[in-house]
Amino acid sequence: MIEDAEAIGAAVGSALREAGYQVQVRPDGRDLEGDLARFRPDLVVLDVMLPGRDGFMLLEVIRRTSGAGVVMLTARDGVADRLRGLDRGADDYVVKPFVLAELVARVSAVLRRLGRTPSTVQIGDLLVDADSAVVLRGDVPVELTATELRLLRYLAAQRGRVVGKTQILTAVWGYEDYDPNLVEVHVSALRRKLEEHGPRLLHTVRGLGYVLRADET
Amino acid sequence: MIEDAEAIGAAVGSALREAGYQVQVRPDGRDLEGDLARFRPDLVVLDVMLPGRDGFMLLEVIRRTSGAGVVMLTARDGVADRLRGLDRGADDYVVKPFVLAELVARVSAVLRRLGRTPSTVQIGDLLVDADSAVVLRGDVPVELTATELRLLRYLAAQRGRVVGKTQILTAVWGYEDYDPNLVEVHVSALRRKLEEHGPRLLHTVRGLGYVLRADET
DNA sequence: GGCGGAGCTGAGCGGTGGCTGAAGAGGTGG
DNA sequence: CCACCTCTTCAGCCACCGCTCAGCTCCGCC
Repeated sequence: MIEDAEAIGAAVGSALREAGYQVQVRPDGRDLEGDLARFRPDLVVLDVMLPGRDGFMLLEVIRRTSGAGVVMLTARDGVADRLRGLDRGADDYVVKPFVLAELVARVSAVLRRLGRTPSTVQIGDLLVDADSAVVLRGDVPVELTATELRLLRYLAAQRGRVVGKTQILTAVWGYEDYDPNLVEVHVSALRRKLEEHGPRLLHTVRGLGYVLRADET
Repeated sequence: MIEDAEAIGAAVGSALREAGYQVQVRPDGRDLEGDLARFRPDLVVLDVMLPGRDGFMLLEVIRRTSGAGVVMLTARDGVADRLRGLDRGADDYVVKPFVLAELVARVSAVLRRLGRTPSTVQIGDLLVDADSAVVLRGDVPVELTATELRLLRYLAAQRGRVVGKTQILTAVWGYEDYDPNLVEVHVSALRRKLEEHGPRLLHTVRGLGYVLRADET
């Protein structure tokens, strides 16, 4: 990620890491070529407004020298920017200010589109397909609402790892400081649907949060 | 696609992506062999005028080392180029300047001709033929308007994948930011005609969009 | 064994996403 | 120039979903 505003860079960086990605943040594109060669990224998140070479110039460099996907960050009303970016081959764009969850979603959408990420995740006998929005428990399709699906996707991306309610709140809802009961309610609903046809997958870790894990004792 | 004019490369790239293809754009054929090995493309769109090796040289390389189809872009309206290209085995050519839709059409025509894409898509008992614009539900022909057909084609190309209304708006109408109700109205009309003689195929995924899918698992 | 905090869940409500009939605008062919 | 057809807009309706709340259970600790 190339972003000069330190707060944004840090926030996005940790959000993406939480989603399971490896992230490098740079404040400018000074050594973009070197970084591309060193890290061979699958995708670059690019701020438009940057000191030195701006986002569009960097976009050209990336397109010339690597097969990486590009997601651009543009200012709110910069329709011109946005078109310009897409025109020149950005794979997607996000308008500032944005919810972290949205950025993460777009990043993984682009990666998926580029074929860098398998679109389906499997946990035990649970199958989650991001493209078709289909969730299967064994062979039984599970009907989920949009929020439940977002929650499940996040937990699936973090599978095996304990995630706190606060963490879930920011990743799935974009809320910074909120009532954890919101998570509890949706976890409850999710469990009812997921565990109707099989053993528990979504475990509570008291005091810490939740884990999605298949227990094959 | 190999095209040194960046604007054209980007425009064609996104047009093809919207048509459902996965696209890589390169400004020259420097590492053509490597790219062929890496991406194993079904088809290469090749500009004739290129820095370094020109289109005809690259055409020979492609023909020697891969089974990919080739569509050539010729700037000159010179019949000579065109014949030369076809002579040496290009599958089709497009003369600059061209309309994006035409290039897309020719690309899919070539792919179809090469057997890389079924010209007809089948979803359950629904048959959509892209060439003849014939739509059959079982054995019953379905009469669609132009817009409905464009919408159905897009959904058929993306079948099994959930597509958002915004996505549909840009892909089918070319609108960037518009009233989703437009999509809803046409989906409604399409459903009335499609599902007159059979079960639901065009499903709503609340909060996410629509999917074209035959329901048996 | 009792107490407190963490977590669970059923019920209810307000908002909104989605559907559709109707009417107007625009275009095309006769 | 008229008639018809398609596309789009609009508004009303419905269902469902997401959130809040309150009371409950469960668990750990003293």
